[in-house]
This record gives sequence, C-alpha cells and structure tokens, in this order.
Amino acid sequence: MAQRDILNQLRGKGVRLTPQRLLILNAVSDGGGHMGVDEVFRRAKESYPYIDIATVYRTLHLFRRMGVVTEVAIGDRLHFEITDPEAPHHHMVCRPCGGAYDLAPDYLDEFRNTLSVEFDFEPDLDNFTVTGVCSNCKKYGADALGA
Amino acid sequence: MAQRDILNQLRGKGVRLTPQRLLILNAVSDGGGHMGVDEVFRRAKESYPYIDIATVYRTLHLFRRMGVVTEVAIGDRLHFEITDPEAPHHHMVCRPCGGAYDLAPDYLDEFRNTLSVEFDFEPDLDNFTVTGVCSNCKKYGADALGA
DNA sequence: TGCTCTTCTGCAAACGTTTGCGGCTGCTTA
DNA sequence: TAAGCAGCCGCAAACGTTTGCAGAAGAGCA
Repeated sequence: MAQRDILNQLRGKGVRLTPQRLLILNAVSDGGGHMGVDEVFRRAKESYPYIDIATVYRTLHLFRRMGVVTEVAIGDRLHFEITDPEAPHHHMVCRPCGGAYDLAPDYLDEFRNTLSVEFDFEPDLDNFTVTGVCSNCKKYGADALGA
Repeated sequence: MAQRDILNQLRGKGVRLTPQRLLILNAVSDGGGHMGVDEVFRRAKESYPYIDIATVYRTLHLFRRMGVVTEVAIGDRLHFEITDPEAPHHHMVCRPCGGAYDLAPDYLDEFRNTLSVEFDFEPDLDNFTVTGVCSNCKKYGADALGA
C-alpha cells in the first residue's frame, strides 16, 4: 500500500495525523521487514527525541486496528510490518534463531474451513503465526538455544 | 497422568520435589481446566502464605519444559493445564469471551505435513492455540468486546 | 545422623507493555 | 484567521512477568 493511500485511509476513518504518527509510520515502512517496537522507537526518536515509548505502543496498536500494520510475535516480543493487501500472508517464526518467514494464505484455507464447518468457530487467520524450527536450525542443531 | 507418575517422572529427571512445587502441581491439578497464573498463586498461598509469585512462574515453566503442564495463551495472559498424554489436544480460544475449547490433534496433521514437506519447517504443534470467535459470540454479537 | 554439594526460594529490582491524567494540538466551522 | 472541541501526547505509575542475588533446604553419601 502506498504511503499516500494509507494516509487517506486513516484520514477517512477520522484518525488524526500527528507528526508522531507519521514518524512511526515511516519508521515501520522504511524498516523493511518485521520491526521490533524498540527499533521503531529508536528510529522515531532520531527525528523527534521527545517522543515517548507509550505513544509508539498506542500508535502501533491503532495502526493494527486500522489494518495498516500487522503484528507478528517473535519470541515473546511484538514486531510490526506494513500490511500489504496485495500479498496477504502468514508467518512461520523459528524459535531457535528468531527468523520469520512468510507463508502464503492458501496453506491455511482448509484448516479455516474445517474449524468453521465443524465447530462454527471463526479463526483469526488474518494474522497467524506458527512457531517451530526452520530448516537451517534443524541442520545445524541450533535448537539447543530453544526453550 | 496420575499424580504419582508425574512425581516419579520428575524425580527421574533430577528435579527436586520441594513443598512449593507440590503445592503448585496440586493447584493446577485441582483447578480442573486452564488455570491462570494468579489463580495458581492464590491457591498455593492458601496452604503456604510465604510463597512468592516468582516461584510460581519458575515452577510452571519448569513443569512445561518437563512436559508436565501445557501452556495456553488466553487473551494475553498465560494459563496452564496438566498435560494429558492419553488425550493430547490443541486449543481454540475465543477472543471476545475468553473461552478455551479443546481441538483434537488430527485437525492439524495435514498442516504440519505440508509445512514439513514444502518448507522443511518443523512447527511446534504440540502446544498450538488458534484464536477466533466462537459460535456463541458470533450469534450474540459479543464481538463488540474484542480488540 | 550429620556433611557437602547443588539447586531452589524469597526478595527486590528490572523488563516490556499498558493505563490514567492533565495539558496540548490537529481538525472543523465560521 | 481565530475559536472550540475531540482526541492525542508526555509523564509517571502500574501491570504481569523475568532475573540476580544471598541465604535456605533437598538429596546423596559417610
């Protein structure tokens, strides 16, 4: 999603566009991959040193509710990335090395369907993360780090 | 798993059986379903008021590593239940009402197999929780509570 | 039983995250 | 452009959870 579209979308929902919010949006956007909260905070602080960590959390949660960013739990810390409506995806997170890999949504279609039909349970699979052990860590035994 | 078997299993692994640990094991065991940490703490305190919350956390994590209890995230709080090796299961947690439902393991067999074959990724599906909206909350619109 | 070693415990401080509060500011209307 | 209001921000305190430390206590052996 282009920056401009995001801003229009937010404005349309009555969300105020403060300097802090723009800073945080840029930080997540420029970061590229999955950004830790502290990394977002650090980047935003470079432009505006008075920004508070509480504002970062509040803003990231706001953006998540608005669908602008997606939350990914890596280890037990929260990470965020810009939501890409063109290419929605889930995440596989490697417990030993902390790596995060994208997973196409169709791998979960059948699972979603089963839960819906059999239990009338509507899973939150828009933002789904499965932890495990990746190929590399399996090969080189980095699992020793795991919990 | 019978209490006696659990204790023997722990002893066999060189884990010390202190009064605090027995208290915590009983608390989780007697609680029935998925127990919140604060509930475990409250129960243990009834028998031994000097017990510390840090001991409860440390012990529950020890038990989890030993496979004695299973961790279930409900909302963003940790809950624990005695692991039943006779009837392993996953969990569906309803976001609006916080209800936790058991899910038989075979619903995930295919998913596990796909990740393993296609990505050489070994998912942690021993302790798997999917959040969503349960049948009741869908019907009565309790979703208004959700995040 | 008593000694020794290892591990566990309670305490307190720290972590990452959330929340209440009072002052400030972006947005709307005129 | 100026005024008013809704809602945002920084601050500080609180939350649930984790960690470092020094003393206490379980387990094995004499």
